[in-house]
Amino acid sequence: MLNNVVRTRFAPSPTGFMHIGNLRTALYEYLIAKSAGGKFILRIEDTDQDRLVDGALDAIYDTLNAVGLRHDEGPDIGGPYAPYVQSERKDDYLAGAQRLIQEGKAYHCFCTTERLVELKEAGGDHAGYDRHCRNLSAEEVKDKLAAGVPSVIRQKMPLTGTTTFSDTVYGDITVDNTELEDQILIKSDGFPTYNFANVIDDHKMAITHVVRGSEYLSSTPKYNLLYEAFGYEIPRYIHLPLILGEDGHKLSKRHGATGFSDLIAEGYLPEAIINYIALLGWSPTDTRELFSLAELIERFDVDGISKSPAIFDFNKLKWFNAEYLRKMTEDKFLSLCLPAFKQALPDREFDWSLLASILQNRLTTLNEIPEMIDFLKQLDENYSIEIYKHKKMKTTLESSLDMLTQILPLLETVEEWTRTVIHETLIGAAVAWEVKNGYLMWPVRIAVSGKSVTPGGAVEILTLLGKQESLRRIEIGRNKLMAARND
RNA sequence: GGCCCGUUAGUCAAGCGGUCAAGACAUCGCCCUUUCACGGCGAAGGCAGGGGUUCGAUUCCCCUACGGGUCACCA
Repeated sequence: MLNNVVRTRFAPSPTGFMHIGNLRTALYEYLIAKSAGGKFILRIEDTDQDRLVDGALDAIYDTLNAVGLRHDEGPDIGGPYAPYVQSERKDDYLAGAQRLIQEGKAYHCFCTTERLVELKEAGGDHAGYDRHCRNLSAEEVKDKLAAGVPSVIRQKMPLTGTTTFSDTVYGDITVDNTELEDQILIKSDGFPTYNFANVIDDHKMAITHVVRGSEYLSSTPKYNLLYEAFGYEIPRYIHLPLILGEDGHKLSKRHGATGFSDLIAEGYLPEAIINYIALLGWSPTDTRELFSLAELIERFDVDGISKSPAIFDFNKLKWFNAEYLRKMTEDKFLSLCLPAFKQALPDREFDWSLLASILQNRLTTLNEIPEMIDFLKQLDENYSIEIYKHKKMKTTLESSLDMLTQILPLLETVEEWTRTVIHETLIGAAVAWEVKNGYLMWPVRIAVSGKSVTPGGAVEILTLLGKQESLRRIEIGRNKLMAARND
């Protein structure tokens, strides 16, 4: 009945914060399931009790929620295969391991950590376990167990031959069994290792597609051997190419903000992040790049997954972010900006929607707002008058002083200080004086902003500042220019 | 070091034997324009190298180089 339903799972361990690589894996798992009308399951892999980190679980839920990856089953919402937390399924693993022991496919190993370390040192850096306990006699095992000697359970790997598995992305991969160590199934603390718990759970939870990063490619033969030992059906493997930092190494902290929450803190939008990482390792059949999550579900296809690793490029992310900012409705954009506006300009009321409108296609991230609008709060009177000179506008210190002196009385007569009236006044003046718009606008904008580059033009800035403040700033500019002339 | 995987411009990436080798980001130029940005147009830039196979290789095979991953009582 459920045989044809695609089931994927995102199985993070709560040992840190949500990394971009993990998120991308979760995204693809989600897309693979949803594009086939299947189920996306969340399972928490907390078998390493020493590495649990407070808050890590919340980060997982918060991130999935923020980007809209809704799971169909999971610890918080339950499901037909509950529980979805590995520490609550310990009995399953132990029972499985016992069964393998009984069938002669696994064994107790009493080797101490010290012995293992010595082995490694003696045999060079890359020596594996020597299978010392593989052939202990039944009595010996019984005695040690009875005496309470700590032990782990290891799987007996075949000593000869090869193991082949098939990956949807990478094709058939074969390794010599001699490469495979007798892997630990159950640790001495009674918890299962990752590999073992994974196989048991994926089978019991009827996972059909095992999707994960390609760093697991080399441990996949071990999975197959486990599935075979149990007689379980082998799931479809889909390994994903890694995401690397700009230096070509696996993405990590030293590459800057690569945690989901870091990116959010830097002003990136969840939709932009999702859109970008969807394209890191996958491409559609056409040249389209902008996709909502729903559109990704529609278009996603495992055929488009690539094999080679991708370098995380902040430039491209920035472009996506700017695109999302620009195509947002004005209201949505305003509501996103408002907190930053009010924080940057605390004392006065501005025309917030006008401010938002001049910022909307100039922003890359929300975090750029403060520095872009700080001049509205206060004029830095120490700006250099050199910026009044502009070659293309043909403005000079003299012409600027002239324009400012002439426009001041005109602006004083403006009763209704609105964008339209200000615009008419300025343009009207330029026409009347037979000068190009920029010849007048440039010095006015410089005077009211003190900056050579501003979001918006003279008209917008005057409108935002209000009559009194605008005239005050123009007056200041005029005085600066006059003082310079008299030197 | 062994094993595994990969290699098209600075980056993402299409290509699945015959193409002037798409497209996007970044870069540069021009246009638009009261600065910047947006938008429009354009430029520069690539099949890692060497052998095969083939009438013909970016595409298939081998070798080399480079890059990455993995070799835990971590996931």
